[in-house]
Amino acid sequence: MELGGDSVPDSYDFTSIERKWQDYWRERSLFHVERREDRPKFYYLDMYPYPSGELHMGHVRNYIIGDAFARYKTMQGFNVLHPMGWDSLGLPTENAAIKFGVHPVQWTEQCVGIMKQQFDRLGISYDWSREIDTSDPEYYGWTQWLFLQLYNSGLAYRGPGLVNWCPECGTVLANEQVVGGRCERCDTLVERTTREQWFFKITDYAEALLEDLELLEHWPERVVRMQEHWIGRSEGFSFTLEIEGLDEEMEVFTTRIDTIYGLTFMVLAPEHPLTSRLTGGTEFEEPVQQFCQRAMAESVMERTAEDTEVEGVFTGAHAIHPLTGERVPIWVANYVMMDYGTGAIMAVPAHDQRDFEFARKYDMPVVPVIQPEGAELDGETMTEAYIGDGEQVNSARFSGQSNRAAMEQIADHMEAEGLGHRDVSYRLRDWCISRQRYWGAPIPVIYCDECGIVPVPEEELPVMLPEDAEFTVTGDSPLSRHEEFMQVQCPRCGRPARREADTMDTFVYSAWYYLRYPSPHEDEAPFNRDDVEYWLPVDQYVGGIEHATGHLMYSRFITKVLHDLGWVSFREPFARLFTQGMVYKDGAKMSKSRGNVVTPDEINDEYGADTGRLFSLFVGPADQDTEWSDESVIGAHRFLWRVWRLATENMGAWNADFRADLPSDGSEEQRQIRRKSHQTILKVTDDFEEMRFNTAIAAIMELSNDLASFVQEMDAEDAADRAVFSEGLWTLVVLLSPITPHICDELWARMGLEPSLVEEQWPEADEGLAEEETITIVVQINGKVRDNIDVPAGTDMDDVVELALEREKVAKYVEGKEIAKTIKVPEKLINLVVS
RNA sequence: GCCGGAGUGGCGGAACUGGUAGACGCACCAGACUCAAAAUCUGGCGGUGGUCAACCCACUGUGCGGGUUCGAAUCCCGCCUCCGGCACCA
Repeated sequence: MELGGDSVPDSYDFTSIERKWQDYWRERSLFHVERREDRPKFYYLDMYPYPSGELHMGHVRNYIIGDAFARYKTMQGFNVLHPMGWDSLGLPTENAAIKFGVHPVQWTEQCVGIMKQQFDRLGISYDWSREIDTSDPEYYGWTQWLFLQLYNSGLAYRGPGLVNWCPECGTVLANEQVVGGRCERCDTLVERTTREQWFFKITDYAEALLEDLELLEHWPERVVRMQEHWIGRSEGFSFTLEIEGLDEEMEVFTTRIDTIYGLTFMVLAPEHPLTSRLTGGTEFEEPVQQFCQRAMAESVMERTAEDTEVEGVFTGAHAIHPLTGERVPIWVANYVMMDYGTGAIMAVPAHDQRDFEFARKYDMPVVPVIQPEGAELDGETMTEAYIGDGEQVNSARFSGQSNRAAMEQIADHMEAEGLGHRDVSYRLRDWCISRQRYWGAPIPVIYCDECGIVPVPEEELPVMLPEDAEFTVTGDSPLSRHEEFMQVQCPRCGRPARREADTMDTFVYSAWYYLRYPSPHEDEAPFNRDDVEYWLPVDQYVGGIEHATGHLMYSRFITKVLHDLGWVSFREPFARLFTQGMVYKDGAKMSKSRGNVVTPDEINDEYGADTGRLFSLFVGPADQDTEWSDESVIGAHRFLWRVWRLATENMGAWNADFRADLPSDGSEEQRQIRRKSHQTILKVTDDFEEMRFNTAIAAIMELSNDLASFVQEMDAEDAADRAVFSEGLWTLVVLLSPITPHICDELWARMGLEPSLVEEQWPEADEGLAEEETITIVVQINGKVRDNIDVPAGTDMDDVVELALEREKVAKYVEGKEIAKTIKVPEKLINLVVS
């Protein structure tokens, strides 16, 4: 089917109408906002995209959600900031540029051009005067400034660390960029390696990030839970053990200090530095080294796969139990991870399943120190570890009480003896921000042989990314081969020095972009503080769930840092968060690589932008995934055409001054249609507030259907009928306008109203008129619906019971029986319990 | 394993704090219009049955099994399936 704009008569001329209104809005700068004190502010933010040039209806959905909401808030009288920008600097863009054989600068320019046009054709109400582009030196210079603030506060450091290495992308990745052991961008298995990198000390904020989750009342529960898990706080005890015959100690963390008397061996992670120090020069050196190398060579996937068996090797060394003084063997095993806790554990096989399996495999003693109620554990015969609570046994003077109490006492005792301390461990790792890639902001530091690491002075920012660098992927920083870039004078001593060749990760730029929109052209500071204080926090943030533990965590972190440095007054950047669902087609997520995309341009050409907008919001709840359906698109279009005809074919009955002619009482039909109009305002307002666009649209469709029926019956000469119809049509067009703004503005103009609906006030319902006059009361007998009775609103329920008993249907069931109980729910139902 | 979420007609989905299950839309069926088709308009549409022409009536029905209640898609207990997140986390 083809409905190509003006070429086919079977629709309205959406092509020229949409262009006309887009021009109208742009020419009058209707979406431009400035600070103003006469209206409450509302900062609506969509997560900005990276310019891929592949905008499809899946992406479009969240921009439509945002646009409908922003337009609604504007009509409600808010001063709405609704900006858009480009996450153009970083790996995604660079990879795309390499793939298509162009320079990232060109690629960005090209894609931004295309996407901006697509947004405009969709009629999205962005304030383009605030557009930001992270690859603009203006922007990334301030990102470098941000780096320096962290560096100067001790929150950015360079150091060796166990990092994720993507061999395909030739760079390290943050933990948050590894999904299921694979690179989130190219799906390659990630390797673990130790490399010098730049880190942001997000772990310093672990507690604050966790605690402040409580402030995020309007965030989806699951995102809060995901962050909680990601931070992974656990309370326990840290202590050190001496190593027999060596001037070394090992530190461990445990959540079960109550089980310390059941400690029968120690285990190190294969990456643990002690492994070589313990075995150096001994007969164990070779087997241990072999084991460690083999374990470390395994990818994250292999190492942690469910069916991977616990495996290890003895180091020949022994540690001294801090409480009993016993010698316990030290092993190395694959089931201990270097990046959690201390990379070493105390093994209590009786009360930890992995330790248990390990002990059985290598024939080590299992000593129960907690006895479950009603059972007697025997280390020789038990078949699995007991991890529950019980009575403390075999634990010197701590025996004979509950293990919970013993846990506290043992901790007290060890703290008093200076053997260790209560501690908290987090799963969260420091944020690795350096990348061995070209397309990013150079990390603003200089290496001087004399002075060491020297930060670039703020006044020398931005450190420009040279456009003429070779940026092929080799596994080390492309900038290191650009001599002109690398050679620099040390800002401190003036001697020749070299620049840092690594660039910053994409997520650093997006961790603060929401602070830039309020003053996008500020050149004295990253942002104008008054503007930020006026607009922030973001009142409503919308984006994909995939950013739950990455971007959203980083942004919260950066905001907290800026708060602590005195740059902003708030601790959380996003007051409300909404995660929109994805669009699937043929059972798979829409994506160009799968070849199942529908582009907004196709829809615009065939049905018009309003149809695409309406469909995107009508398919289902906005926070749920949904399946693309060509049929439903046609359905959406049909509805718009019906609205078009309802309005244009009944212009004779339209009266712009309808309010003067509205009947104070009116006929049954008139009252009914007025009630529907006002009910629809209430329903749609309510739904918009909670972003339930699908049900809002259903309500508008009902109003439209009722109006269409009314039109059949009405007298086009009768002033009251005309007024009632006009009120309904007026309501319909206003309520629909945030969703399908072009057709609505066109109808609005044809109805002789002005200016654009963009500047119209959101309607307020007359609650009195919305109230039902007649209420249907359901009559149940023993909980089964047997009849229903229409009564005037406010009828006493006792009277309803009387009425019900007179009904034939009811009598049939009640006859000859006794009414044991009568349930009366006002305005709703009665239930006669008979026996 | 732990943590979130979901399971309702042929399909997408409605159903406020327990109160007529299936709004709205798609698909489908019938009718009107048409030479015909498309489009449009009108009506029907969970299942089974009652002599169903019709109105009508009965039973049954929200993943499964129990329970609470006058009354359960909704609350409780126990399961199953699917989706998402985390995971040898010490």
